Amino acid sequence: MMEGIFRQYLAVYRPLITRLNQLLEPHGLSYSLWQVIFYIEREGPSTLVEISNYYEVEKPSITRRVHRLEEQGVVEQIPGNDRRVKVIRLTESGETVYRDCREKISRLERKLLEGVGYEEQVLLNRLLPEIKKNLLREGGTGDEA
Amino acid sequence: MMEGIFRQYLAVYRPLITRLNQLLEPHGLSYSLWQVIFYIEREGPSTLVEISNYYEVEKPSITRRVHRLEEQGVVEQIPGNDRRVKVIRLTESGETVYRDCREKISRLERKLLEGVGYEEQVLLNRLLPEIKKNLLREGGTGDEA
DNA sequence: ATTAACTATTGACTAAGGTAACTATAGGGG
DNA sequence: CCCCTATAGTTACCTTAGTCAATAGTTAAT
Repeated sequence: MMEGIFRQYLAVYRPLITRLNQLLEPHGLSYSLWQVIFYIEREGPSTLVEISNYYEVEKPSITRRVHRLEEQGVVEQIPGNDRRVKVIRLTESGETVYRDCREKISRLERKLLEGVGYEEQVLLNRLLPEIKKNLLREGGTGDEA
Repeated sequence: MMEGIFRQYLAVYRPLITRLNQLLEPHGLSYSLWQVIFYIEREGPSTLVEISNYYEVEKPSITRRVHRLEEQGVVEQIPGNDRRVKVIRLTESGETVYRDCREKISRLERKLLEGVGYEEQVLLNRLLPEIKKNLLREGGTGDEA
C-alpha cells in the first residue's frame, strides 16, 4: 500500500534547505530571500502582493524579505502609477547575484540528481506539482473523505 | 536539462507541513512532535541521542520536543541502567494517540497520492532516499566538482 | 463625498532550530 | 582508588521565518 512517502519526502527537506542556505550564504542570501530574486527575475518587476500570492506566504513576510534585499542592494523600488504599490526590481548587482546563484544551484541540482535517470527526473517534475495540486484542492480538515 | 526540480520540491513543503500540523493539532501535536512518537513506536523505548541522530537534529531540540510530549502525557521516562540516559517510551495514552494520528496521516497520504500510479509511488519511494543520500554524501561546499 | 477595497507596513507573538557552556554519570588507565 | 576523558542530557541565549491583527495611505465605486 506504499505508506510513508511523506516521511521520505520530509526527510529530504532539512538537509536540502540547509545545503541551499549554506550555498547562498556567501552572497548574503538564504533560500527564502533567493525566492524573491528568482521570482522577480522571471516575472519582471513585481509587487509584494504578487510575490506573496505566488509563494503562498503572508504579505508581512514578503515585506521583510524585500527589506533585507534592499539593504543588500540587490533589489530596489520603482514608482508605479498606482501609488499604493511598491514595484520591486533587481538592481545591476542583483542581476549578477542572480546569475551566480542560479549557476551554483543548478550545479548542486545536477549533483543531487546523479544516478537518477532522465525519465525519472521528468516523472518527479510531473508528480510533485500533482501532489501539490491535490494538497491545495483538499484544503479543509481532511475528514470529509 | 530538467532544471527546477528543487523548486517543485520545495513548493510542496509548506502546504504539506501546514496540512500535517493542522491535522495533528487536535491531538495537541505538530509534525515535529509526531516524529518523536513515530520513532519510539517503531524502535521501542529510546534515548534522546538516538532520536537526535535519526532525525539529524541537535539534542537540545529533541530535549524540548520530549518535554512537550511529557507535559501532554504521551511519553514518559523510564530509568535505565546507565543513569545518564533518559529512556523514553510511549504511555498508554501515547499508544492511542499514535494509532489515531497514524490513521489520519495515512488517509491524507492516500488522498494526496490520488492520480499517482502505484509504479510511480514506488519510484518516488526509491528516488527520495537516493537524493537524500547524494545530499549527505556531498556535504561540503559543493564547489569541489 | 463617502464608503469600501486594496497595498504595504508595523508590532507582538509562535514554532523550530542552532551553538556554547554546563551538570552528572560512566569507564579506562595509572 | 583517583584522575581524565567521553557521553547524555539540560539550560540560556540567539536566529530564522512565519502568523495575525491593526493601521496608514490610495484608489475605486456608488
